[in-house]
Amino acid sequence: MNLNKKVYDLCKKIPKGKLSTYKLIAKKLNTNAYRAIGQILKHNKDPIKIPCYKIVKNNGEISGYNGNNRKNISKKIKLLGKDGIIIKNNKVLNFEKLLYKF
DNA sequence: AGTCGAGCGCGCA
DNA sequence: TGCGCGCTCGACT
Repeated sequence: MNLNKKVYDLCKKIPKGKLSTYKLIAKKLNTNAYRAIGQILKHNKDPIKIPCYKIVKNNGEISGYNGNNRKNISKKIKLLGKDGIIIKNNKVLNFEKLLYKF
């Protein structure tokens, strides 16, 4: 099973209003390929179905989104907001509480 | 303390 | 075939 598929699967498992981190996912998948996950999400085939915006850095900070530019990040923040996740200064409020631990 | 480099796995040239 | 990346951590200064 390819890593990317696993990542997608986990992403889809994240409940509404929750989020997760690269590292956590990697760990859950028994791999150390944090970077690969970023790469996968960047090139994910279903950005709509796969809530990749729910994946943030390990410290709760927001990173890039599809375009890897600031504008998309804003969009990402908006999307997160729709799910009830508040972003302040590129960081997730109550990150630890919203963190989905699979 | 802050900075730097390495390393995983996959995608693209 | 080789390099870069939505990252993270450990080692060195």
